[in-house]
Amino acid sequence: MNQQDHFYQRVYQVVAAIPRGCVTTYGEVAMLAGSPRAARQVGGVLKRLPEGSKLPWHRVVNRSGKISLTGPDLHRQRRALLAEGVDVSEDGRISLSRYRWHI
DNA sequence: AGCGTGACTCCTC
DNA sequence: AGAGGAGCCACGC
Repeated sequence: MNQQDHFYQRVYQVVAAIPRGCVTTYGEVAMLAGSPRAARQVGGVLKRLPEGSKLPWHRVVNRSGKISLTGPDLHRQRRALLAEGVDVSEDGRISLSRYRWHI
């Protein structure tokens, strides 16, 4: 993979590299993907993942340490995180200082 | 070629 | 802390 790849391909790589039990932010993914101000678009990429994707999309939260999804989707992401040991409050809050992934 | 759209972020109160 | 507003930018149409 090189720097000419489409944005979404780079997002795939970055998200795939997030270790189990850790989280990171949309902005961080955007930065590591080489487009530091495209955080919104990261959300767009994850939203359109194919159904059977193995990408750990649930390890991406927003800058304030909260799950950005709502309703049943929020619940789905929360369960996925709880399953790998990340403590998520019922409204989707996560302690970034505790779980944040940095290289 | 625009233009509307967000699973966002930053800045200011 | 947290709400409100403006900026951003890859995508789809």
